[in-house]
Amino acid sequence: MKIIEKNGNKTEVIFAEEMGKKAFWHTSAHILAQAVKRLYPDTKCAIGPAIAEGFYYDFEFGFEFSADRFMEIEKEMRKIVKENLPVVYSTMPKEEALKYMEEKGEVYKTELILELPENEELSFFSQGEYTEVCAGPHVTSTGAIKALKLLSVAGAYWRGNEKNKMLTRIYGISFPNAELLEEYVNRMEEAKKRDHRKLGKELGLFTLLDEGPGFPFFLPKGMVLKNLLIEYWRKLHTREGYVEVATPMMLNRTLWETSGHWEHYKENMYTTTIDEADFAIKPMNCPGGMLVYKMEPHSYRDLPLRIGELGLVHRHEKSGQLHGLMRVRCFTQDDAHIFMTKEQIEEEIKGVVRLIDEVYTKFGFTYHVELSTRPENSIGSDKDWEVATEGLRSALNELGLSYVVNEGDGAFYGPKIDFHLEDSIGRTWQCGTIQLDFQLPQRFDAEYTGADGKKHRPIMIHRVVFGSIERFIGILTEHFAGKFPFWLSPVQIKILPISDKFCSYAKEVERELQQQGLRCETDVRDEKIGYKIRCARTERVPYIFVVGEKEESAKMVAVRGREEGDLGCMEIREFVKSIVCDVV
RNA sequence: GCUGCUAUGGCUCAGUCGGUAGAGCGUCGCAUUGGUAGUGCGGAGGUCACGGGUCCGAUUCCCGUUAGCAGCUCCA
Repeated sequence: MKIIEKNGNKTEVIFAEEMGKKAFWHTSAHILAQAVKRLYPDTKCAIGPAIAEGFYYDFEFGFEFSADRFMEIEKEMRKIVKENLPVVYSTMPKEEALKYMEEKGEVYKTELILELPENEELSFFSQGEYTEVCAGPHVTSTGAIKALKLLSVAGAYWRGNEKNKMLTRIYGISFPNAELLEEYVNRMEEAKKRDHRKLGKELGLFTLLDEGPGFPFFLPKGMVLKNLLIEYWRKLHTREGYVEVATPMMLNRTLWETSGHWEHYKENMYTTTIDEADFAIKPMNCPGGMLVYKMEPHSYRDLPLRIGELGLVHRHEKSGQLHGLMRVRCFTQDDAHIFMTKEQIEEEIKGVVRLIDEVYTKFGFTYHVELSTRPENSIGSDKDWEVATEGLRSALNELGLSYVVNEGDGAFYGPKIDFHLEDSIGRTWQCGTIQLDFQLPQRFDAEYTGADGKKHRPIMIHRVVFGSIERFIGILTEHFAGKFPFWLSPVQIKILPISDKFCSYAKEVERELQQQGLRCETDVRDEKIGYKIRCARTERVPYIFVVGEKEESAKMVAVRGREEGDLGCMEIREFVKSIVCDVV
């Protein structure tokens, strides 16, 4: 496969290379636009890039577009592929390019061209009658796109800005052969099977009801999972020198005015009136945490002070944002606020980064890190920002973590590090975050007495490891496809008597396992053993014990492991010894 | 919130070109006492999300609301 780059050079690549895929999908996007222009000539084209997997193109249709038209467009796209049009590279001066696109009525292209520097020579790629200003790369001919499929249609704001017009975005995927396309479709179907919303229902972890959109109900098994995570979290934080507090769910307006939330975050807050005074349910734990800090005077000897809180927060997220447990309106943050001196920033950040890494590694997650720096309308001095951002940066560097920098994407009160985890279909979710805050200590007039006997302002960190326990459970469920590690499984062992004659022995086994601190259930239903096994497997329990005549007489159990398969007959004590339960 | 789509028994889904609905699984009852993916027979269970409109008649068509799905924007 040959591709053409922006300078017109032709390079030999294969589809498996990133450059190859980018060119392949980029040309596919152009084919989509070409087909759309052929079928609906009045359509205006905006942009159409290759993405991580596939491509999209944004259009402004003169009519209401829906996915019903996919067949028709795909057909035209295949025609363009069959025509095997050579992709031709050319350049045009800015003025000429502008005129060309204006004549065609392509207002979005015109807008983009206008922003380019004067006297710039613009690169163009053409295929047949279709020409587009574009930086490439592209494959050399439309004939390379042997298999293609349009996936979905959705709205997308022009240039990603909510205030702009909403365009119609069409997503698609394409491959050099039909087998790869089929593989992709199968993979997506497999991924859907591990969707935490589906598994959450099947495994009885949680539910979302119309009565509380975005407010999840945790069911008994989900609650076991949640409590185990909390237990793990507490052990870890005790080890790391954190103390734990709980601040009230609801606090009065004055507090939120002091913190700035009443002014900046009111749309997202649930408020009410008590005895004629305004109150708000907390959307964040920090103001309460500040009050705890201010309870008593602090010495520099007390710092760093690490105060943890598993805080249940409520935020009125926009309806279109809700997504299973990943995005809810009420969630538990595994929050902590660290109060410290400037000199302690780097060491503290490193401690938190290490802690987050330890937790994510324990679950086998791969994650990526983003460092967000000072935004335009920020508060605090240049020096503060410099010290803080450098503290974050050097902590990351020293730990050898790779990260992307989001210039100007920090909070207005300080820079931050975000940790992102992937769900089953590759969407990423922010989980852990470490944020430096100059604003709150100032607003609340927090201070400590230094070695010099003078009052100083502490630096404050907000940090979460799981992020939200709800989101983390969502990610965990998808990551393990419901097959949670032994220590996290709501039911670790399912005991299946062959018939009701052996129910009393099964109960005996159950009692013994419970005494060993294991979580088990017995299936006493009057069903055949094959059926019970099938059910237990659907529940994804790590171990199944079958007990019948043979087992009862030998005081043993027939063990079947979720991963290991048939493990044969063994005594319970022998089984308990064989399992690895790696908590903390 | 925005764009598009969707809403039928506990679950998964058929169906009605407008004449008040069906399957499989699950559930309940009876029989079956079973050894690693589904024993047989019988029963119960739905004002087809909600509110309007059109029509002799709406679950089906139209409008609105609510909730969900994909994406955008925003975020843990």
